[in-house]
Amino acid sequence: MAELDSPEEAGLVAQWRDLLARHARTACLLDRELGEKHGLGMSEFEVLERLVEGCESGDKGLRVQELAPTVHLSQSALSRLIGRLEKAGLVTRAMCADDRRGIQVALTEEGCRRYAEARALHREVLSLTLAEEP
Amino acid sequence: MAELDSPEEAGLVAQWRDLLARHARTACLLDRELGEKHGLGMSEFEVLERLVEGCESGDKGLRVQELAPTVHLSQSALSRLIGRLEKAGLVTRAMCADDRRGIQVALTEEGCRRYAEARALHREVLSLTLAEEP
DNA sequence: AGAGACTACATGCACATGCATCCAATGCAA
DNA sequence: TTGCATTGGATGCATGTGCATGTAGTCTCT
Repeated sequence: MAELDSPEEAGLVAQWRDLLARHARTACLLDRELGEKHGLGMSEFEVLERLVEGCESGDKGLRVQELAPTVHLSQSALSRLIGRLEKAGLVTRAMCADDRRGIQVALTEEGCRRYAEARALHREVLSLTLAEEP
Repeated sequence: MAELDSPEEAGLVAQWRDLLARHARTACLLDRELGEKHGLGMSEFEVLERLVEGCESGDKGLRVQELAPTVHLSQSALSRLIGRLEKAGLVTRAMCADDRRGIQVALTEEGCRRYAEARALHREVLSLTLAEEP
């Protein structure tokens, strides 16, 4: 009926299925745990983490377009996500001085704290779910 | 400010980010390509593929609950996905004879054909996106 | 047989996402 | 300068997803 996969293709498919399984396990558990215990989604946490990393060098915050490529979200999804974080008081949005189209996103004290609180759980989930083989 | 990650934690995070990047790249491209050229989403294709694999042994189709664990979707999402496939004429839903709560999902001719048509592209995308390192 | 617990799947609802589009600010050319 | 294309980000809309629940069929215990 259908042609069979070549060995290379079969390897790719196996690799892809493993990736899908790991991703689903991890993302699902992260979302559930972070959501229940810290009121954060996986992507929200990811964005906070980039902001923390960005803050360590210059403290001005990051531009939305600097964030975008690192979080695998569409520009619109990122915009709304930042909106949610802002409403929750975890980040601030400010106009860029040098380019007034741009938006500087910066962590608030509260945002920094929430990230720090959630981080251990995040690492714990990773060590749980990335270790398993299936 | 925030404590640093231990080396093991840093490794996990790096592994997780790599996984996220690969997943996003691959899933996004698969969805776009399969969608544009074959009218299928990534998950739709995945379900068709399981049905093809299931058909090769016994030709009765698979029960929804046999499909569920293999596609990383909630039961409700899978139910609706099957509904879409059915509406598109790619699968049929039939009551199980032995347990009338259960549903047998079986490929139609058309479903088999669409899967066969899409398969090469699927493999091609995998070989493109899973190979890159970043 | 009958009652109640359980299972398999469907569905109402809320929500996050992507695409297309819109608006404002910038840059570039004449 | 004015005019036009481009860019950064926000928003309307359609869609796919998960959770909670509904409904029908099955199982168990008495």
